[in-house]
Amino acid sequence: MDSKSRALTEAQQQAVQHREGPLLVLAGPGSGKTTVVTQRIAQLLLSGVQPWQILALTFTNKAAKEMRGRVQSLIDESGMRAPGMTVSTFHSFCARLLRDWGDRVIGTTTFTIYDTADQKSAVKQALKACGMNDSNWKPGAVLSAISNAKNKLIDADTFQQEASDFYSKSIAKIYKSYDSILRGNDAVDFDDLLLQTAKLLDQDGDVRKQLEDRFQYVMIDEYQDTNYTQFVIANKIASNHRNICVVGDPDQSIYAWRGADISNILDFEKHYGEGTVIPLGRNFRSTGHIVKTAANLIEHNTQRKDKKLYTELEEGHEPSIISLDDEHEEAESIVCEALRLHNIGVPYKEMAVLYRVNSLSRVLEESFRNAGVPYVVARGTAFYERKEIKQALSYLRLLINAKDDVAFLRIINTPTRGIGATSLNRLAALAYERSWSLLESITFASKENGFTARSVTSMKNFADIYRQWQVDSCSDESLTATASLADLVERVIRESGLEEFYSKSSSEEDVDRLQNLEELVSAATDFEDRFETENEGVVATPLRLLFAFLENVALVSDSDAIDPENGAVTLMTLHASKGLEFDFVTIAGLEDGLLPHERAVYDDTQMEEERRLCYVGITRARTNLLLTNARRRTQRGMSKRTIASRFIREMTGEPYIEQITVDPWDVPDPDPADSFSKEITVGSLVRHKRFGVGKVQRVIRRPRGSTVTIKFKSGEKHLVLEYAKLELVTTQF
DNA sequence: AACTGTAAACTTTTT
DNA sequence: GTTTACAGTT
Repeated sequence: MDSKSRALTEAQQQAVQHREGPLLVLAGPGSGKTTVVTQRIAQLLLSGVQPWQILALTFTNKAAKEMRGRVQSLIDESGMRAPGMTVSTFHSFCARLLRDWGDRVIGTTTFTIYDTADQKSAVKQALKACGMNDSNWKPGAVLSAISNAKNKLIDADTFQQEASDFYSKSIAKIYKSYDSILRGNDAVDFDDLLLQTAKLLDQDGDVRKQLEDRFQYVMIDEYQDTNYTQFVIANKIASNHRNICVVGDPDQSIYAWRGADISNILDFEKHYGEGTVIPLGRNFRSTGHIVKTAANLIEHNTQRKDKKLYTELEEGHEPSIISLDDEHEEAESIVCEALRLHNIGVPYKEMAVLYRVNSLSRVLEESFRNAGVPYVVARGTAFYERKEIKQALSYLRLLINAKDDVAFLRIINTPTRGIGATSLNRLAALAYERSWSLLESITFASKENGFTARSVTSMKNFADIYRQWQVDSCSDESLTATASLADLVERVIRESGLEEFYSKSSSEEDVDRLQNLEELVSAATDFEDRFETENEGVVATPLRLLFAFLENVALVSDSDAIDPENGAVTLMTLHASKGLEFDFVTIAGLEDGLLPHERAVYDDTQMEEERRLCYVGITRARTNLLLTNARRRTQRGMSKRTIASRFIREMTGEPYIEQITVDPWDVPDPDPADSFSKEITVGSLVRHKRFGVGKVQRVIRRPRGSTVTIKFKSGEKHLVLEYAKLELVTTQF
């Protein structure tokens, strides 16, 4: 990246040199924020600050990894040794603290982290315990109310005290019950990681002192997306020395819906009276037209501090705005453009297609696949949401936490063991009566307390498998030397019966599932390798590794799946694109109802967040920006007319006019056109290998990568001339 | 208890 | 168009 070699601006320099006291860097998109943060850390290290005194918090693992790498390379040049600084996401930092001190707040350090599906299951149980039904009380809605509370540092008791109306009183009741289920299962949810850490720091002066003393320099990236609980955590650690440096941009705040509190960044000066504020408005990433487009758009937000965004780079190409007939045409046009740019030397890895909702990826993938253009969908979490993976992980989870009833329920009868609803109800009653976990209760199930002989045998078998696994993996010596994490994972998949279960049928689906299970084993191998290189000298028992592995799995994010080295176009949501940059960016689906999303249209605050989301998307582009929409779009099986996004009007500053034939970008070095393009003109009849004979509707001539629109029997197609291998049938004039 | 087929709900974004 | 939930059947 050239940002590394370029001399720093005065403002950047000032931020890098800042040492003591609170610092807020208001960093516009592409203003060299990462450079500033990494150089500042390097600077601190070089001036004698010990690596372990540094705490840098980010939002994704990928951002953490990049930051660590860049700091390392900066100090490599100065011949310094590998630092032991803490660079991690908020959530994994908190998880690690709770692994050390969790027993002081949640009574355990061997907790399991529940994902959304686990949370839903726990809420359903809570509703049942409260005698409420889940059709009146949607688990999803209840969960978001609880999540909101936790993000504001409101625990169940406080929530109950503050509840005045029927609705919040009911939520309070469910919240309490939900939390007690989590505690009973030795489990925490995502928000608990933060909430319980904040509690720990508040209640335990001893722990607070240790952390305060250790982390002399605290840094937080993407500060506009922190919530109140995160603010409290950082604040407590930094309260003594006040060496807190936060970096962010209010215009890029896109997580308010998840509890992010923009007043953290807006009120920074209020929170830290003597704080320094350094704005970085100069953009080093994008060419003039792109910066201008972004600035035009964001100016339509009223709730903002006006901040100048400018660039001294060349004007560059104007963004292209194209309307297509439907989403298939849209996808094909995007692929065409990718092919064209690839032809003139833009590598695929420097291209991205962004969209508002994940469901848009399907059509795009199809077109990319058909055209043979390599692509990756940034969906790191998708793999771990698969049924078979969740099942395998539940087996592993139950191995390290026998109280994890949610995991137990997911696998007790998968593969089917003849343990149905009746037996489970009976078991649950027994567990409740004795305050045991479900796995513990199995041992005490018998004919006398109402179980059938068959279910008693199946359950005993199940318990025996676990006993064996525990003996084999918990007696430390036996496994440290010989078995690896991957061996353990493989063994659990085999002996649980999952492998056999999915190999019985040869349906395509089950073959897939089996492959995914194999992939999980290799994921374990990868993790083990990574763990060893990152934790040199730490003796890792398989059990310890398993903890770390499961934690890692629980905290993966979509953007973690992006490998900058792969030579493929990246497809992802606008949210996942935060913090990234590409030469060529497409934003697809610029339609009212999609971007801005229909659920935000009637609320000014939400509308402004949609606008910021679009702004984030635009500012990911360095040189080329393509904005597309479809006049008709099929959603939920029905094709509907669409309306162009109001954002298009806002960013161009002109009423939106559909462009029919536009040369989106000038190509710098003109080459003589190839022989095909000389003969093929509008009206020509041509033959295509797959689509048959068609009539040329439109030709966009470019020195390389001319595109043609051809009407075939099967419909209109956009093709790149060189790739299509068209055969001329007749030329009409 | 396990399997099969049909109805209904679903999609905003994610650590 | 896809996934989940539940009712009905064996």
